[in-house]
This record gives sequence, C-alpha cells and structure tokens, in this order.
Amino acid sequence: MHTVLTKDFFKRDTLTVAKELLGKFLVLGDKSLIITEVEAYDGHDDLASHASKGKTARTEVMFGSAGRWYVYLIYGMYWMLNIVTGDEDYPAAILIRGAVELDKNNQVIKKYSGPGKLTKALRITKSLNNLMASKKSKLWIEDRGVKILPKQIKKSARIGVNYAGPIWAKKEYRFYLDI
DNA sequence: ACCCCGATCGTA
DNA sequence: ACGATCGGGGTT
Repeated sequence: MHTVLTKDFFKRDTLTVAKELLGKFLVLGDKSLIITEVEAYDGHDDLASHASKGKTARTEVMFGSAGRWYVYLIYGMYWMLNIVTGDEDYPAAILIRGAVELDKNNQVIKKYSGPGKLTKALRITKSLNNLMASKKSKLWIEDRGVKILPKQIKKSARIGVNYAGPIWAKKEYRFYLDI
C-alpha cells in the first residue's frame, strides 16, 4: 500500500516525525528512495536552526504550514532539502540527509549519503521551495508499509552545527539507519 | 551595496 | 583534519 503523506503527518512533534521519516519513501517521478538519514531543526530556541534568528524572507517557510519543502543554498553550491513540520508559526523542519534508491523489485540501485549529493543527484533546487510535498509538485513522501523498529534507529548530534553553542550543537537530533 | 559565513564535500 | 568555494542572507 502506497500512502502519500500529507500535512497531518508533518503537523506533529518534529522529533517524532523525524524518526518516523526513516523507512518512508522520497518519490520523484519514476525514482523511489527510502529515507535513511534525517536531522531535526526544532523551534525558535534551537540555535542550530535558521529560524533562531527570527522570521526572515528565507525562513518564512519554516513558520508556515507543515508538509511544504524548505530548500536553501549552502556554501554557495549545495541545495538542502527540508520538509516543514509542526504547527503554523512554530518554525521547524527536517533535513533529508541520506537515502537509498530502489528499483521496482526493491533492489538497491544506489546509495546517497550527504544532503548536498542527494539533491545534486535528484536535481533538486530552489524551485521546490515553499511548495507542498505532493504529486502536484512532483516530489513527495510515501508510506509503503516498511516497518522500522525503535532499536534500528540510531541517533547522534547534528552535522556541521558547531556554531550553535554547546547545548544545541550537542542535541542528538540526527536520526539514521545502519543500512 | 556589501560583507561575511555556512544544516558540505572531497581529499588527506 | 582541513581547506576550497561562492551565492545570498542579513544588515548598512
């Protein structure tokens, strides 16, 4: 059974949604990738989050309704793909950092490790920013019934956020599967 | 108008 | 462990 995840799925606690995204499928045209690594950016207090500096033209998406794509450029060359979570006016999103591409028979075609490499391979750019994750926007997330056990979910501090200070840089908001 | 820095990556 | 890289966010 293939269920397209909609606003209701994403409009919940960000850490909960982040863990549940593992094992879900990122679908783009005829490509299906099982999500294996994510990071949560949760609320205005999260000093690692762009939203900690308040609402700006860039971060406005994060304050908007859940289930939209937040895509931004980093280091002048890499697009980061995030899905907005939580309630309206509560800025939060989940960065998709790794996935495994499968064919129709669920055979592994390719592994994508690293958010920049993933978007480069899928040709994801700014054009998706602020659009709903749906068939209409051509990029969406599906539940295909894959069950992930809690013990399969690994966690660690988020990558590349040392600027966030001792407390927030150390939060174990990165969740991943050992494939 | 401009300065500064980064939710990375590849090489070592 | 570290440096390349450069667009644009945030502020002036």
